[in-house]
Amino acid sequence: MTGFESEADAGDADWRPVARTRTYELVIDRVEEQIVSGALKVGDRLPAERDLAKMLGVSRAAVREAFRALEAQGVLRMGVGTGPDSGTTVAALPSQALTRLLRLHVALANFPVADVVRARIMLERESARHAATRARPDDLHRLGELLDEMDSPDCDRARFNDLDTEFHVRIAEAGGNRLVADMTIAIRESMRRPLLAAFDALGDDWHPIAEELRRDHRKTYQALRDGDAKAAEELTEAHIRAFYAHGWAREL
Amino acid sequence: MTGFESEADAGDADWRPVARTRTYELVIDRVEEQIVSGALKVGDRLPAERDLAKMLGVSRAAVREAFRALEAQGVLRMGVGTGPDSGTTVAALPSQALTRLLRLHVALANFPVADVVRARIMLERESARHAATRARPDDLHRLGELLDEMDSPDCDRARFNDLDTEFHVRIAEAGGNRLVADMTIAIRESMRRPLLAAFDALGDDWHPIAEELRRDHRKTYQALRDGDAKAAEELTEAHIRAFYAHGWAREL
DNA sequence: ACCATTGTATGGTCCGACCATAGCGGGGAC
DNA sequence: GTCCCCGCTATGGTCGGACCATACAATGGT
Repeated sequence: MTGFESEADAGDADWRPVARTRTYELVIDRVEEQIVSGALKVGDRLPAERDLAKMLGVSRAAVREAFRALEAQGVLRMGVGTGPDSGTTVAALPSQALTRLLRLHVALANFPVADVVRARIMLERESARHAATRARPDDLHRLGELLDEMDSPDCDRARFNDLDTEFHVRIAEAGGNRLVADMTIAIRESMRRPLLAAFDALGDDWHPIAEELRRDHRKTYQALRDGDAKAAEELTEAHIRAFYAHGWAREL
Repeated sequence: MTGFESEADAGDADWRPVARTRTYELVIDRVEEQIVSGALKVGDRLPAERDLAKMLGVSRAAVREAFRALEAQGVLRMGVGTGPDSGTTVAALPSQALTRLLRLHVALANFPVADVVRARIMLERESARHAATRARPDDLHRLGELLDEMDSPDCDRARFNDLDTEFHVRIAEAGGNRLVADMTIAIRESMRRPLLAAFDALGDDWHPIAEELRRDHRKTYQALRDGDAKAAEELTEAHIRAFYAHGWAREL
């Protein structure tokens, strides 16, 4: 009985079922008001839960649920105690929340690996192209350090994975587009752990592959130093494609 | 359930895990366990709050805060009553949550408009290229309908804005990459309201600009029909650039 | 001047009660 | 026999209060 409605409104009613007035949502609205109006800036403290509850005329539980929802979205940060890091404050790093959500998004929606790969290529090509012309000396310097550390013999798989992640993230940030960088970070970061599991599953086959990745990184690094945007783009895409072509995709 | 860690056993210095003993997070972990293990699929109902609290040996408030956080991330959906749509269930559309978060993200981080424009161009070029070869007949048919409705004289600015949004979203979905499409939707959707405000601020200047947008849409549509990926890409980028070149960017 | 104790403000957790909503089912009117 | 009304029940939503845990601040003794 799909589409059957007892209260037939016969046509143009467009009878919007009055949005539920869940109290905690009203609290969320008030908080967002303060943020968008500029009254609350990043790092500012909100009133204590008990006080705000009193001010808004609602229960503390309602305030807590609102805070919890905002915290889950990375908007707020809650801490106990009385110091400067205590109380509920406007969070400084929403990127982390984006990462968390995107990770869940990927897990729940079960995106095809091919889609994720294409998205990575698209994002990182964009970043690499811009990084080739906009990368600052300290960006390049840090990239060089990362490459050297990845060459180090006492660099195990976990460390290599972290360095590899930072290498790509650094390039994304050097690209100068904060939004694109955040999306890149979110995706790369969301795959850090599954990637590590894939590393471990490789056994001794890991070494030659790691060597290949290092070569790719070196070439990309050189292209960035030369300001060769076209090469940086192409090398990045080839690098990512090769990365998944080794059959690791099955591990994801 | 005794899966509880007692006080530090003053021996090995492995005492890393501390401060993250928040009960509601443990509840979140349990729920995510059930989801990733497959025991809970999209649409499934979770136990009633009171029951789950009893089962996990925590208070109902802890369960509620966990649910609230997961709901804020778009993982769960909570509804009252006794029917099939009642109770707490695993949500089906995390895209909406992504949109919400990205909107807040943009507001809080105050991304430069240029960054958002570049991100749009990157995403929609990708979608357009693939849509040119993968768009299905019903996709094209719907796009045609949207174009016709945008031509209609009784199409006001709000309606035009909605149709324009759907036009771009449709192309993104026709591209076949769910992840890219979701990111496109999130960004386009997050700018729907500010864009509408910009429309209204234009006054009578709106009509010639709308006409230009319609022409752009027609050309893109034709490129998609022809399967001309290159043209679709270029037209999309030119369209978006022109879109913001009219000085609307200042309104954002 | 230094350090331990106490104080205080904050979030974290729990309990128990009641309200609001929405489907379900029994019982009466026809 | 059929149909509608009304109360039942399960569910999330809200509330108030109590107590715990934490971390800094103020105090006071040495």
